[in-house]
Amino acid sequence: MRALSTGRSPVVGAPGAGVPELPEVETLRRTIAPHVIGRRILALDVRERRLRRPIAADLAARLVGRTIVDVRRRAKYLLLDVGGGLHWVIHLGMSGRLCVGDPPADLSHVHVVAALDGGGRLYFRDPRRFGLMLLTSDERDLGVLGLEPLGDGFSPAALWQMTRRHRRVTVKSLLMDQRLIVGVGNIYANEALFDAGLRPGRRAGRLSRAQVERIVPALKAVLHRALASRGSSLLDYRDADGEMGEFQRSLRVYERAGEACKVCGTSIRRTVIGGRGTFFCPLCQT
DNA sequence: AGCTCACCCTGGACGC
DNA sequence: TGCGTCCAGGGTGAGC
Repeated sequence: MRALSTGRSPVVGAPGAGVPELPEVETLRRTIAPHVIGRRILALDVRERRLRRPIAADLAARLVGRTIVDVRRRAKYLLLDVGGGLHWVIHLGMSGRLCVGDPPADLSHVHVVAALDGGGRLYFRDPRRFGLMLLTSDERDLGVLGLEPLGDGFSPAALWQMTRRHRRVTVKSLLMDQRLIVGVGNIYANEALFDAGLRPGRRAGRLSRAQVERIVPALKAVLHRALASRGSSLLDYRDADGEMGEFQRSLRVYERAGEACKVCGTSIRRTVIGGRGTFFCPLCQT
């Protein structure tokens, strides 16, 4: 992903760095929607089927000729509705990127290219191939998906109920469990718990109601902040790798082990929970 | 029930 | 310079 220079069609896509979580996928949805809605899929070139699950052999045959009528997001999935109740589902995994317009600067690992009427092209690039692409008429194929954290359903009372039903899980694992709450990955779970002043390794069932309840606004706020910075920096970015800059600077704990807490100056600690890097301030978080 | 770990995969960081 | 090794991580599934 790189600066646009040819002055042809606009280049939009996910940031060049970072693992896509809710804000990244939602930003992607907002930015590609105007370029693909109403467009007919003229051709689909599947160059590499071996993603997390192999791309079905008949994907191209089933998609070509259909028109993209809407672009939605559910959890970290992007759903391109192609009529007839069919959803073209794309998950970016951890290195997946989607862009419309000019091809990505680096054409390696471009696994799928869709040609749209009007001359636009949609590129799916995913070096690590942890992504997913399928066509389904049943959203239940995506598995059990929990509450959207920015929705009204994700309330203090709802989170409290989750902690009653899953008392022994760590609060970080609970926030990242897609069956309970969707779209929250490692970065935002760490950041939200910092903002809530709670250690990631705390057992969900041992938190007070007040502690549980302050996670909700903390998580919503960090997601909104990320959404705002991504939204503002994506559409007209010019630097080779400047898109992530703004949000990375605002991270309080993630990937900051050994650095000073921005609130109290204490050295940020790193542990591992569920096999994922976990960061917290030993003073601000209790 | 819920933990840890392995797996899928590659680029980047690091050590020699 | 260049090669080998390690690591990250979303989602899923196995085993404890």
